[in-house]
Amino acid sequence: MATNKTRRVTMSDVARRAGVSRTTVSFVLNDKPGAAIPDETRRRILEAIDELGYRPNAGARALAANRSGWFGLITEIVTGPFAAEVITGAQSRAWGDRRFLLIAASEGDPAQEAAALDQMLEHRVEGLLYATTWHRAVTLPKVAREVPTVLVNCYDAEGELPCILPDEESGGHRATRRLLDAGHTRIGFINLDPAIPAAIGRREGYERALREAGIIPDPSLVIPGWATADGAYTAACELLDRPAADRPTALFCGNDRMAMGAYDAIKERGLRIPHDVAVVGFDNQELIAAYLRPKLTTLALPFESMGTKGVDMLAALAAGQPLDTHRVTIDCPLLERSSV
Amino acid sequence: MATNKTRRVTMSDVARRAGVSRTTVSFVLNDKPGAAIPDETRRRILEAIDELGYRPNAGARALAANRSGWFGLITEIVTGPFAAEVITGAQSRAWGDRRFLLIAASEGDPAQEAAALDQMLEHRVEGLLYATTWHRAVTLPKVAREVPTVLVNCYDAEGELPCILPDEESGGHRATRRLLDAGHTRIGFINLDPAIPAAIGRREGYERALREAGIIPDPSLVIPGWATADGAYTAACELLDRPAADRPTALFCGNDRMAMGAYDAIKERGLRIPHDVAVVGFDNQELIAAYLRPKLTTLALPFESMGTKGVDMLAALAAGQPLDTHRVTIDCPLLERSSV
DNA sequence: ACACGGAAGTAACGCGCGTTATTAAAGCGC
DNA sequence: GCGCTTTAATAACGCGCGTTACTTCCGTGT
Repeated sequence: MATNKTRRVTMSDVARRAGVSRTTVSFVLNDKPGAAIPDETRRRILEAIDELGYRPNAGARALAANRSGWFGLITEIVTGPFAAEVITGAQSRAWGDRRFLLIAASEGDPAQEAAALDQMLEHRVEGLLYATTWHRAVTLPKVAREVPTVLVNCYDAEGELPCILPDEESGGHRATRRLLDAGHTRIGFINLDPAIPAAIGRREGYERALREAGIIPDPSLVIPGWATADGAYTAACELLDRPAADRPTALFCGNDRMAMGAYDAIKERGLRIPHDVAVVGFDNQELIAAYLRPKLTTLALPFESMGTKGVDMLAALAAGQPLDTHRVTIDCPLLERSSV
Repeated sequence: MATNKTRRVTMSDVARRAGVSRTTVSFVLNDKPGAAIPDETRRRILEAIDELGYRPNAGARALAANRSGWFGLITEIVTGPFAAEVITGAQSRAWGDRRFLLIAASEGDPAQEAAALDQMLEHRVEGLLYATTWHRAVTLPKVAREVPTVLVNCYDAEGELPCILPDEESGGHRATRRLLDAGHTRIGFINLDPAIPAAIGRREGYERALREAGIIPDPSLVIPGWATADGAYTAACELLDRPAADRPTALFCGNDRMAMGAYDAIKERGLRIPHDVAVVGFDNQELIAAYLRPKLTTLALPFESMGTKGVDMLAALAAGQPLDTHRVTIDCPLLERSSV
């Protein structure tokens, strides 16, 4: 079978054209310190590179230098806004180090996850980022230990791997504080499944903020709901249908979809947002938060920051430097819109 | 500088362990046709691989075989649901050929796009997928011609490159047809910017469906709106505030965010969805469509299919086969929910 | 006895590049 | 002229693997 591809330009071609040896070209390309290259020679070489349209072969370079330049990123789902943000953050940060990101999705399937890991190791990734869509504990296959690994939005059940997590407690605190500052004293909290870390942390923050404001938390104002619009709708109805004196004037929702359900319950009762009832969401899902009417004030999970921080840590690990902290938490910023 | 990395296992290690030559190991690994390897020898080799935890070096293999195994995928934005779907489709399809996807985002910046392209070419991608977030014409840098390229959700202004596009016309037809089948005869159409391909194609489909049903399209029912919830809200108000005889009983919206705005206008007027006014959206943005109340019936842009089809075409091109069609269109499926 | 043909396996080259050790030339003091 | 240092550049090896051409061994037919 004849290969129809025209042979690519190699470094030897450049060398011949410039009338020097291949080694000299390599020195110029890599700015080899200690190599004395006269400007004239350098110019000739760069000129030859330009004329021939030479492009270094990254694979060959990696092989010779024994540095692949890859970092791997494994997520559960590529679809969905969260993974995309992590990718964005990691990608842009990696670029700065002239590294490339190898991205794969496990789709929640252990077999696929193992396959992805295999591929990554065959490509000699110098580090691995493992990201989940929701904050929880995970257990990685043993092979992941062959290479520096950092967990993003999840933590190691065995507690050995470094991880980066959103600061749920300060998030809950910040959201509640925002509502307190707006004058609300009875704040309903439609929480996520109370067993997961996000729900636990945020509730702690919620209660701390109340206490700091001299308010004793009223457990009846906290309702765990299904993490859907419908679930939150039901929960919101329950809170809003109480006698006026008992009714919350603000709702803190576990995520933006739930806030969406709460909006419906509020509007159905002829109440106005934020005048009669203020709402704060969580997750900052642009498609929801920015297009609800009125636009939703919400907290963002710092996925992009977590991605960049992840690459930061990997870069350190890959360089053999020790980590200062094995468990990094990142704040959830408040995004002001119009629902408070 | 001492390298602290323990040397990885190579094929020679395996060969030594199994008591054969490196060549034989290679033959076994690649199922080389024509090579006669007795079962006993094969077994010894596989055993050695297992015991040593050997993993082929993808980079070295690519170099020797002169086949990188990479396809490149350049998108405008990684964040956002569309790119993610393309990635998912392309990724899963590529996997089948034991290929990996190199993903980069241009972020709308030509410099960044060029940099990404450079990197891809340095990594010797065997093909390039270029995807946009919305259907339109693009012009690629010349370097993209160095390698087989397929456009996804966009087309070449010069008309040279093969492309994959959503079938907007049949989408508009399908949406309208669905509403006709539900008994509606006055169907409002809140369209996108009328200058873009999506708006043009869908309107053609809309009008064809009406004519096929024996209805003469009423231009006053077609309103181009800003592609936002607010814009569509305004447009919907205009349509709904007409005298009852003139008022549409169904709205076909240019995208799901716009449908969201239409919902608000409808609900404000005390009208019920779908009983008084039916709504069909476009784009199937899960976060909106599936969580609106009632859930939105909408058409999906076939991003995932376009991604897989793109890799299909690239694989053919990379293998030197000619393409049957240079311009492929893919249907936009209708997703039934509860708004019709 | 010989040639022969297939089975089993190997030596050796090349892929494109980084890097070390080495050479050749040039400058300098005497 | 001789030694010595700095500058400029190269030959040669290795990274880990695919592949081609070649060798060795053994059974078979005549």
